[in-house]
Amino acid sequence: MVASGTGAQGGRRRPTVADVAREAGVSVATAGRALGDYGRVGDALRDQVRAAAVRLGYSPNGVARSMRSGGTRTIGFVGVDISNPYFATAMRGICDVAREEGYEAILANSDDRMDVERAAVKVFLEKQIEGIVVAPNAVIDVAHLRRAQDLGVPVVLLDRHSGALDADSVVIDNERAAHEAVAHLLDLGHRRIGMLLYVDPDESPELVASDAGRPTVRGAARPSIDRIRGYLAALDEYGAQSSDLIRCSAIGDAAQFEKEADALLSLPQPPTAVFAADNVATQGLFMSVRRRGLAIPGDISLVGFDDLDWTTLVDPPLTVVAQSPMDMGRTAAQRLFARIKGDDSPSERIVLPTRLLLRSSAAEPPAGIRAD
Amino acid sequence: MVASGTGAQGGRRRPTVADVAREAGVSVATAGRALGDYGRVGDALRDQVRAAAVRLGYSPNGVARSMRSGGTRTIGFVGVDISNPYFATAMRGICDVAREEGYEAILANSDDRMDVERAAVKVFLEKQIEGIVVAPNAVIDVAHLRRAQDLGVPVVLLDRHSGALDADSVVIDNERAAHEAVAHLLDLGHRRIGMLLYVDPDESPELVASDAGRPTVRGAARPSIDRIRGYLAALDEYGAQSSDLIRCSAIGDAAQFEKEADALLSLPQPPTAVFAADNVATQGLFMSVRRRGLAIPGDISLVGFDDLDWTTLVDPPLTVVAQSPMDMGRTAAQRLFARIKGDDSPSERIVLPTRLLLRSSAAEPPAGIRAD
DNA sequence: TTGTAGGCGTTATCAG
DNA sequence: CTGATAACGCCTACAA
Repeated sequence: MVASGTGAQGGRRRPTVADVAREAGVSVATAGRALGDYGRVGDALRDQVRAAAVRLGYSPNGVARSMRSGGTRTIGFVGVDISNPYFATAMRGICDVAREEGYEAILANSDDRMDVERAAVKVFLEKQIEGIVVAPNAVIDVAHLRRAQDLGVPVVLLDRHSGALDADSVVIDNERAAHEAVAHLLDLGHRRIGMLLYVDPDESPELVASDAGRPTVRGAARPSIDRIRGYLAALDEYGAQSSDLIRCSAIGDAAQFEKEADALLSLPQPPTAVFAADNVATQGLFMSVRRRGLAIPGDISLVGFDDLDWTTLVDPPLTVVAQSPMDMGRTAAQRLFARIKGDDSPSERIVLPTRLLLRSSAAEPPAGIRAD
Repeated sequence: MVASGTGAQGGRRRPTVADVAREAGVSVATAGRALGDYGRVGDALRDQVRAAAVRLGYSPNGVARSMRSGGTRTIGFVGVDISNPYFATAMRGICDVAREEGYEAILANSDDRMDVERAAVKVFLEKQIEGIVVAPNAVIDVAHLRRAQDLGVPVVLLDRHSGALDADSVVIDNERAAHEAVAHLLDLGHRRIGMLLYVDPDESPELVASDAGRPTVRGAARPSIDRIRGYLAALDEYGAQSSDLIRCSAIGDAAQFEKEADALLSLPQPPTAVFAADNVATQGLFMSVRRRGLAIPGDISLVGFDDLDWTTLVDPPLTVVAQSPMDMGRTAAQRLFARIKGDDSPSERIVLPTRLLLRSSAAEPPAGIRAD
């Protein structure tokens, strides 16, 4: 009973089934049966064993159990950054489903770094987790995920789909979402529309190369690229210019986006509207516009991404593309458990809906500007 | 190679040290030494074993390792709700420290429910985690935490301290923080100051009982109670009235707080300033004030809690009490690892600083109102 | 119904 | 330096 307070040392060996058996005066097998509720045990003995267990403060050893059964009842989630509301909410969805299934969830933050992601997956596999939900930060470099699959550990992709991996994925239609947002601005009469977004540094910056007259994007499908595609497609349909109004940042930080937005708005011919293609970019954009004292939507129209609480608290409330990270997390976890239970149907690409929430930050451009 | 895609079934038995040994033509002992980098192995054999391991795709089994070593290199965090930015950020801090130590973190959400918290701790213990960080939702009912300690698993309390448990805790000085916020409003000249906050339903609602003339709060020290104490103490010092302007909600939901704030502001003699004592209450209060079309700080002054991004994005930016959940998470995890490593010094109550960030939502009350 | 024995994969101990 | 063997705690054939 020394220094049991903080509990660091107090680790007197935990009682085992054998201890309980001895205390109850029965064999380990009987004790095991009585405690684990399997096989047949006489009522008298069962009570006797249970009592002994309580007396000793017995608690089953999950590690030993996992050792025998092969299952750890644990899944892993590799997100980019749990302090980002998108991933925090997705994690909540994942945990909720895991709990329903009697599982726990381990978390790792990749910070969009490939090496960290790989290391996390490796540790998860060593820990014998039974499945992985991952928001992969590269869509090509998936050897570590394939390895998990080869080991019999199902993988579900969240937020990003990968053509290089035969795995379930839960995504939104990024191209369509961006298209809808930009088309909305075009419908309002805007023709110079800026775009602000994050692109992860690990995958080479994508070329917005002019092809047969119309600009296109190269690179594997991933959210940032797809959103640019939707933006370009919309501009193209309306015959609007799309040359140099895209600003990408490799640093996913609001302050950085504020600078990028500043650059955009300082152009000789600044855009009359800007589409921010992720929630951090949206925040940076809003900060920049605010600091410059521009009226929204009087001087400039804004469409943001992600329906975070603050977008309705600011003045005016922002028109945004809304997705549901909670549903995405839940859905990903559900797919994962289906696979864990043995579902071997062909892998699915599950596309959850987005909605353009029309609020008050996008309106017609100032009179006289329209003439491009 | 059948259906290896989604990886559900592909679970062909993972290679073990024995398999590697056989492949390399050595004994398990030698293979183990070569792979685990312990003991002495001849250079030639080591390379031979390593090669065999790569050939077979060997990956160590952490469960078996834990079985022998007793350590799982895993800690648990029981938070209230990971989708709340406070806990998300704290989790980030915990994960970062864990990673530095070569540990992983499991997450459980308690939703402020005692039964869920207890169950989470129980599962964590069965999983043989080596330490627990917990934001306990009851300060008295700590039997489950003491049990962890008795089993030799250190516990660190986050956000709340418990007099009933001899454990490290990482908290802020809630009473002082609230006092500072309210004193600020009093200094500005306010005398009717409302308060809005969450109290968890599990612990009986606390009595604001008039004692020897001055109102006091009963109940064990916990954030909500301490914040009320600070509020009352400040009012008392300035001789301000403090009867009926506190509104508690047992539902930690912005919409609910909006209703509570509405009630407060609909009073025949409404407060000229309101202190919201947690981040959700702050949001609800702001929504209510906004919807009623009141000018801030012209018609009413506001002081909120937690320095969330949105509090600087709204107009006007909110004066808030700031704490640092990231630091709290980091600090809690650091204490935990100190304990895991055997530190048995007396348990500490670590109080991290808060700051009242003076922005623009609190100013002098409207002229003529001052006369109370 | 109850007891005995063996194995899951790793690592440590002991002998050679 | 290398190999055989035991042990962690639980579960489950199999035997009594």
